[in-house]
Amino acid sequence: MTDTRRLYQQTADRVRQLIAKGDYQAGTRLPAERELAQQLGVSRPSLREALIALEIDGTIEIRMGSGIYVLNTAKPAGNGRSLGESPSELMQARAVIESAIIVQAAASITQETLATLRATLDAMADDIANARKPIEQDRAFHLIIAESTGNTLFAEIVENLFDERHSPLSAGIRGHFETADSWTAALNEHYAILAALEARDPLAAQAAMHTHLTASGRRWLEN
Amino acid sequence: MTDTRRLYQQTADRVRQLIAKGDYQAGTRLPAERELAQQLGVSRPSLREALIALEIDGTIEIRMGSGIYVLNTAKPAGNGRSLGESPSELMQARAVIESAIIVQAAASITQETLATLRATLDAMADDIANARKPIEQDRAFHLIIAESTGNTLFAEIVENLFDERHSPLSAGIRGHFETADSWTAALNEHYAILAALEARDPLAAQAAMHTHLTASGRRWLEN
DNA sequence: ATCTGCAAATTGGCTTGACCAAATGACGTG
DNA sequence: CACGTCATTTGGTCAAGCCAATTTGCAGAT
Repeated sequence: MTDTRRLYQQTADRVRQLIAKGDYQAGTRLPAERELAQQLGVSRPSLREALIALEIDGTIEIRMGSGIYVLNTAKPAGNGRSLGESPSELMQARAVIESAIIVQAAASITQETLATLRATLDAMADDIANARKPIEQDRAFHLIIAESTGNTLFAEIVENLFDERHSPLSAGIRGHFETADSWTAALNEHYAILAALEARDPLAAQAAMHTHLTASGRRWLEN
Repeated sequence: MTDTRRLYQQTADRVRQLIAKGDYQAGTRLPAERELAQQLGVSRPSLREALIALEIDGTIEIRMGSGIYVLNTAKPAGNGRSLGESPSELMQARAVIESAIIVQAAASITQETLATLRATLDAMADDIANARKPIEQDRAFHLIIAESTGNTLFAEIVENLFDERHSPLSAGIRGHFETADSWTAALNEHYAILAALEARDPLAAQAAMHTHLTASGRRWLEN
């Protein structure tokens, strides 16, 4: 199958491969344009188009009169974020970050969102009463608060941190945290957070969130 | 003030302006390369380089043998906050989260780490003096602070958010942020952050970090 | 009148060659 | 050894031309 893409795209990929293969380490210089073009079998304008693409995506840096330099080669894709080491680290991170986020949320949260949060907690209470694990409600509660800021990055971060607890790594420890008493305590802390939001009190919400996640981490570890 | 950026960047901006001004609506065709080049007073290869930059950032679509078509004119309508990942969202997220993290860092940071931070800023000043972009130093500064908390999750989050700015999505906007004045302002803000850390004043550090990232976002946008 | 098909015109894709400008490095001078 | 000068290296840009994909228009057939 012949590559039908534009030449500059094919050429940019070939240069990326040269860098990935280790022929040119980060910080080092690539061959001069004329030489590199000949080496790759393309004209200089076509190579220049490829270099512009690579410059835009941050692979290289072009310095006039000096040369073409390889930039930070290691940049894992934004998706496969492997977050998390220990449970205590994870819960500390959630406590600090979600406390900061809820301050933003408290300022602008709508009545509609508050109603959704209350419904989520009521569903959580129902789950607990019926001996079901209210993990989805727990997740939704934290996520809705982050989303209410209007900043999708907050939601993404909270989501990643939450889901980290249910990764294979954490799975072994899980199971202790699932007593009815633990969930009831968590539920009450959630209601306290909601109350602070309904009062539109950012500092109270921040404190309530911090208390909840710190206590949650302690429950997770102590059993 | 003469624009010293590469011609393709200037040209790309001029074409963006033509589109933004409404001369060419979404879905319509731009003039042919030869004609557009003459109209803008640049050579065809230079215009082609600009078009590749615009193609990468999704402003236009180039169809071989057919023409150059304007893509999504879609502008975020938000009254200050735009939906979807945007520079303003990114910098807001960094301001909130890194401000929260530095509070943790200020409590336990060591003299050794403070020395490393100072060395990083000195290297940054050197880069600026030599007209080089101190992106690596900027990145290191923020990362070292996050790492000094001892919680690897903080470091990972800060790293991911920082690198987000250099993703292909944001790349089209980059280049404005590269004046010596901007970097000098950023450097001074960094020194202010360091001073607060050296004083072991968590609240001052928090304020300085928030100020820095807010101002940085403004510089990035206003260009 | 409409449809079909092919050829010319249009338009992007790519190359060659050349010259300019910035950065670098070697060399000679103090 | 320090410093300034100048040739070399390297990226920046332009000009002209040919090739390939697409579109357009017109002639011929239905």
